[in-house]
Amino acid sequence: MDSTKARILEAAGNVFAQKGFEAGTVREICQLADVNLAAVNYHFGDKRRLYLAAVSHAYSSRQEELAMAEWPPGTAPEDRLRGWVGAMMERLLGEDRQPWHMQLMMREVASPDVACEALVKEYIRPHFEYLAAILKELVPGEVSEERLALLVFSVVGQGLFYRFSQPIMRLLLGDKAYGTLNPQALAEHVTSMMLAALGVCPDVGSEEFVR
Amino acid sequence: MDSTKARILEAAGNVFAQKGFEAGTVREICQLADVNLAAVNYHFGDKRRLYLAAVSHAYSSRQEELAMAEWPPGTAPEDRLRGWVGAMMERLLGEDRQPWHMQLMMREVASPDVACEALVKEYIRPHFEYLAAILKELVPGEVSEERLALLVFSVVGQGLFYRFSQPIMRLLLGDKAYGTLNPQALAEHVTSMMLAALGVCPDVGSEEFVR
DNA sequence: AGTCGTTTCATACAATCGTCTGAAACTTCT
DNA sequence: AGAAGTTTCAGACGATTGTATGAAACGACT
Repeated sequence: MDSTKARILEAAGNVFAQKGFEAGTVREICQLADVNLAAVNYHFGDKRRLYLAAVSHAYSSRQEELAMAEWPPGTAPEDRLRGWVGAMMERLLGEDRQPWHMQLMMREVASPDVACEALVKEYIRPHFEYLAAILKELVPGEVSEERLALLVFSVVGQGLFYRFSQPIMRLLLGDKAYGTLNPQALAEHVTSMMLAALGVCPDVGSEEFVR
Repeated sequence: MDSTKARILEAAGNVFAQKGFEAGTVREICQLADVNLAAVNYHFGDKRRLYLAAVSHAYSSRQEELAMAEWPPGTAPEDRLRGWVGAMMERLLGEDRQPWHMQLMMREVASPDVACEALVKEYIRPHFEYLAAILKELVPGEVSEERLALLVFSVVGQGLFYRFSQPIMRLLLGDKAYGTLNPQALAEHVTSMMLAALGVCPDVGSEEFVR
C-alpha cells in the first residue's frame, strides 16, 4: 500500500516542524502515522533521509504558488506589490494553510542543512526574483542589484517577523491587542510602508490604521 | 571552586545556542567546560534548569545595553533612530559580540519556553518601549498604540531578518555580493527606509547605496 | 590537627534512541 | 491457484541519553 509512505511523510512533516530534527523521534512519527516502526527504514532508509523528504515534500507541494498570479497587462506595480505581500501574509498566517509546511521550511532556513540549497533554488529564489521584479518597477531610476535585494529583504523580513515572533508579540501586546492583528491588516501595513518609503504613496504616519 | 559553575554556564550557552536544547547533550557541555559530568546535576539540578540558567545568563549579562545611550538634549529623533538601529545591527551582526548570547535568545523567541516570559519582561520590552518612544516622535500627529507597535516591528523585523536568514541570503546573493553587506550599511538601509516611510527623509529609491 | 560542609570525581542505572532482522501478510502476474 | 516480488509486522540490538550514587578531595574554622 502506497498510503503508508504518504502517511509517514505527512506525520514526519508535522513532527519535524513542531519539534525539529533531533527532538522528533521516529517512533512518534510512526505512531502518529499509525504505521509500524520499521516502515520508515524500509521506505526512506533512515531518519535523515526521511527529514529531507519531508522538507522536499513541503516546498514541492507548494509550488503551485509559483504559478504566480497573472495580472491584467497594465496593472500598476503598486497593486502587484499589494497582491504579493497579501499572498505572503496569507501563506504565513492564514487559517487554511497547510499547518506545517511553512514551519518546516522556516526551520530549515534558521538552521540550514543539505536540504537548504534545493529549497532556495526551487522555492525561495523564484519568489525572490518575482518580488524583485515588482520592486524594480517601483524604484525611480536605476537601482543596483544589491540595493534591490535589500528592498526585497525589507519586505520579506517584516513579513517573516510576524510569523517568527508571534509568541513574543502576544506577550508584548497582550492577547487583546494582538487579536486585532490579522494577515490583511499586516499586509496592508507592510505594503504601505514600502510604497511610502519608495515615494509612491503618502506617508505612513498619516494613514489610517487598517483593521 | 566557583569557576566550575561559570564554565558550565558558558559551555552550555555555546552548545545550546548552536544545537538547541534537545540536540545539545550534557556530556558535550561538560566536556567543553572540562568538568565532570555530575557537576551539572550538582550545580543546576537537571538539564532543563541548566538551559533556563543559560538563557537567563545570556540576557542578564547583556543588560548593560539597557543603560541606553544618553543623547544630548535636543538631539533629533532621526539621529536617535539611526543610533538605535545601528546598535541593534551591531549587536546582531557585529564581530566582537559574545557569539552565543543573541543566538540563544533568538532560539527562545522562535520556540518559546518558560524562560520566554522573563526574557520579554527584562530584556525585550525595555528595548521595545525605548524604540517606540523614538518612533512616536517621528510620526506626525497622533498614533495609536497598535500602529506604533507595527512600526517597531517593521524596524526589528528587518533587523532580525538579516541575522536569521544569513545562510539564505548568502545562497541568494552569492558569497561576493553578500560580503559587501556589513552591519553599518544594513543599519543605514533600515533607518532610511523608516525615515522615508515616515516622510522625514527623501525617498529611498533615489538614495545612494551605502557601503 | 581534626571536624564539617561543600564540591568534584568515577561509575552505574534505567530509559529511549535509531537501526536491523526474519518472518508474516499482501499484490501482482501467469 | 501458485509462485515471485513487495510491503508490513513484532521484536531485539547496541549506542547514547539524563540522572543518581557514594566515595574522594577540598576549604574554612575551631
